[in-house]
Parts: sequence; structure tokens; C-alpha cells
Amino acid sequence: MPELPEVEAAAQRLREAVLGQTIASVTVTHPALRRALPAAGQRALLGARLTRIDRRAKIQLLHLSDGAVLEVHFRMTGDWDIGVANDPAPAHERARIVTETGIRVSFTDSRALGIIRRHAPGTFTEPDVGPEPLTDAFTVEGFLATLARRSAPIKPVLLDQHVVAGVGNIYASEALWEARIHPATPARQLSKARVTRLRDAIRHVLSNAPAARYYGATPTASDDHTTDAETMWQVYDREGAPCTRCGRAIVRSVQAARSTYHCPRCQRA
DNA sequence: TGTGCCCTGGTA
DNA sequence: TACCAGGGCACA
Repeated sequence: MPELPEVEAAAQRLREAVLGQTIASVTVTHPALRRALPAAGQRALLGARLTRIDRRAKIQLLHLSDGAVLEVHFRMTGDWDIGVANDPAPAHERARIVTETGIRVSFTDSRALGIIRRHAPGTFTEPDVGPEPLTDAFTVEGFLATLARRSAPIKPVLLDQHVVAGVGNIYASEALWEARIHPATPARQLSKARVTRLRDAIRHVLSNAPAARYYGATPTASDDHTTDAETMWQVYDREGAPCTRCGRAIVRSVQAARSTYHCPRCQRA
């Protein structure tokens, strides 16, 4: 499940593969994706050069030489599969971009919830999301002020991308466990000390995510970070398993239609 | 502020 | 065979 570290790693792989190259062909095979990127939008990409690849929250932004911007969101299961032009289609390929040098970038997405959208030159505006958690923009003061305006439970508030950019369901549960905060605590009831702990925990879990080790590096085909992820989670998907801190069984609950995991002893209501 | 929907592979 | 997973959006 790609969250911020995984998306940054994917963007980095993309930069290394195709930055500066020109798009020679675009194929979109899934109907849902064709709705987001129709034939006219696909044709408009041809001949454009990839001048910059940014990431904001979980969104990848591919800037093109004609001023257009290609916005890519992996949602649940999206990923890049990079190879050469005449490779057979990888599993769950939904779209394929081939550059003039013959590099193939396939957008794979088993659940087909991901989105690729083209913004015509001059029409792109920055995503309306909160501060990047791993930058200095994510301050205790700002976080505290935002949470003070929210009466909802802290867990779903953390998933709101306006509050802090790029935190998803897994790392929200993990950060709350690390900060010893019950997921149902109303956001505005959190003291400055607890907000500070939570901010530090968010930064800690994101920067220690398995994909974070790929920042600035290229993963190889033999790397299997899924296995690492499953063994490193403290609460996520561990219902009934002992808390690694106190031994009490981890509890699963549902908030805002999302699974939440917490330790009933370490994270008191 | 909460709920349902989009999607489909994996699991019970 | 039915149900569950969930990010982000539309809607009530």
C-alpha cells in the first residue's frame, strides 16, 4: 500500500529512468483510467519532454516541456513497472508510456483505483494539502493549531491530507501507537506535549518505512520490501497479536470506514 | 462530519 | 460465492 515513502521511492525510480526523455507513445488499457486520461489527452502527451518529476503528498507530478503537468496518484495498489519498449505487458498493466529511447514505463494497478490526469499548459494548480511531514514546514505550532480546530477523533483527522500530507491508514495507526495516543481521542483535546509526541512519531514512522531506504537509491528486483513491512509494523494488521511494548493483545476497530489498530494498555482512552 | 462509491485480487 | 481491503472524492 503506497504511502508517502513508497510514492517518493517510486518517483525517484521514475526520475532515474526517464527524466529528460521525450514521450513517443502512450497506451491506456483500463476503461476507468481512460475516463481520467481520454484519447485526446493521451495524444497531447506525444513529443513532450519530461522536464521535472515532483512529489506532493502522495501525488506524483510529471512536468512536461509544453507546460502541461501529468498528475499520477497510485491510490491503493498503483506502481511503476519500468523496462524496455517491447516487453510483454506486466501483470495489471493499466497504462504504458514509451520514450523515444525505448524506455517503457507501465502503470500497474491491480485494483484499478489509481488516477492519471493531464493538466493542460497553464491550468495546473498545486494540490491543496497540508505540510510535508518530513520537512521543517511540519511544525508543532502549526500542527497544534490545526488539531485545535478539529473535534473528530485523531485517527481519521490524520488521514485528512489537509492536516498533514501523505499519512495513510497504516502509518496513522503506527504513529498513534508510538505516541501512545488512543485513536478515538478528539483531536482538539490533545495537549501540546502529546501533539509534539505525535508529530515526532509521524516523522519517525515515515522516515523508518521500508521504502525510505530507497530515497536517492534504486531498488533492485531482488528487494522485497513487502516482507519487511509486514514484520516491522507494531499494530497494523496485528489484531490479537501481543503488543511489542506491553504484551497486551492488539485491538482492531473501525473509524470512518477504515480499520484502526491500537494497544488498549499503551493507548488509553 | 460521516457514509458510500469506485475497483478487483485475495481470502474465508 | 460473498466479502473485505482502502485513498480520495461526492454527497447528505
